[in-house]
Amino acid sequence: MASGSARQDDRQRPSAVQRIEQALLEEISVGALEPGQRLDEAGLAERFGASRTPVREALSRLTAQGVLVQGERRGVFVAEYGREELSQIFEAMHEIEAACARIAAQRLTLLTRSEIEAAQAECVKAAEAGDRGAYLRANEAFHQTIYAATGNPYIAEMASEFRRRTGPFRAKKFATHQDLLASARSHEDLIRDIFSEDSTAASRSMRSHMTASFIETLKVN
Amino acid sequence: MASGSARQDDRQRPSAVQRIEQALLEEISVGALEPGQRLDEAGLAERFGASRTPVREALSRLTAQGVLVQGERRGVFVAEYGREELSQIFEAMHEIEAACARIAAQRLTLLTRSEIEAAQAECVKAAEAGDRGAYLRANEAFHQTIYAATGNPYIAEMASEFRRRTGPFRAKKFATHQDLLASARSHEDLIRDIFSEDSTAASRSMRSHMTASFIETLKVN
DNA sequence: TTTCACTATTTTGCATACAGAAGATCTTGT
DNA sequence: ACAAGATCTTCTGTATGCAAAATAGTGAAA
Repeated sequence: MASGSARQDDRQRPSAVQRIEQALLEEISVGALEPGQRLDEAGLAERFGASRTPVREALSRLTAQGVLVQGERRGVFVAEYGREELSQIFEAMHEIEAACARIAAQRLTLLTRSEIEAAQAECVKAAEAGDRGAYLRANEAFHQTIYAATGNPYIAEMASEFRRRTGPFRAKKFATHQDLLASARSHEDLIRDIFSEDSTAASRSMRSHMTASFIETLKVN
Repeated sequence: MASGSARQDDRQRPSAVQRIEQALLEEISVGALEPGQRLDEAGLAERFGASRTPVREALSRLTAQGVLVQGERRGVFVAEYGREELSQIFEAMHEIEAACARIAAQRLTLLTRSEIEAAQAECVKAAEAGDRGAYLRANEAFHQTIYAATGNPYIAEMASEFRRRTGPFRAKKFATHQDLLASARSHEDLIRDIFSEDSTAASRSMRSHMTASFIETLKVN
């Protein structure tokens, strides 16, 4: 979690460590790196045109955040979860996301409402276009706007951390055009309940959204 | 969160990185390292009889978990939070702990009941002895048993992460013998509600425990 | 053919070195 | 005395080297 953590918003030229960490995070969350895949220090060093030192540090940070895991023997691997573990992780997400929805509903402002709607519009656009990559990004952004609407960066960061960890597993469930459309549609109910400013309804709605997401995820993992 | 993160339970001889990371974590959570204090790579290297490389890696991991923060300019520091930030962090803890209490109440077993009671007995013992260091550790252990009682290591890890981050701030509020006794007593109500197996009551009770803890923390920070 | 021991290879963890950047300190001119 | 510049010091980020551990590979004996 540590994870995770309230991130530094560096305007500076990124160091090699940051570049590598971000790049790996991106690849993992999009599913380009398969769960269980081994990450080779030397190989990554060559790929990123750096030495092993910054690669090592990036890998170490990612393991500290739970995105990667130290292998039984050698090497670090993209975290791979079985059904039991996935269900526990989703249970944790479930709780956090529900809290996010509840708090967001309580604190909704014109600005955050607009941002959520804008993010959802992007989702719909990507889904209708059938652009899977764009939808994955838009969907991430959508959930991020809800986290942001809580006004609490620590809760938001925690939620993001789980989203990153489950990224590769959730990504698999968006296979067809229909999947994208269905996901986008399911956002609508969620939005309605968050915008209702009935925080209990918002929380319940998010729980149901997450449960559905988990069911779909289990089917493909 | 990272992480923080579901930890590897290493039986192996710990590497220098792990030793340093653990030692710093311990010192921070007990309040031996003050928030805002700068951590000097070279100095730590000397202190731990290692070179800067493993120190750097440990610091980087702790930063990734939010326990340390990258300074505006140079160096890394023990995370220092103002009232606004503290309140946000406590709000996040509040949510997680409440969820933990609720889930723990639902899944209570004879084993976890016993462990919670045993941990509480330790708290009482340390509080009556007026041993602040022992109480801090016992109190940590007490909360950990509740997290463990959820049966969900990911939720437990998340809760632990926040506990670590707020360690130095919460530690300050245990100044007198009375403080220890009061804290130990306040556990009793909490335990009663968790053991009642009424998960709503457990959650509510934890919220009230956390609110009280926050109020005390604010007084001394 | 299997298994055990021994050697070769890879990989990890750490130490050390070094260049560039950020501060700190010391001029020097006004 | 003070501002501006110059220089010096310290610190950070990265590269490289090396020893020890882990694995793979090889061959000999049962």
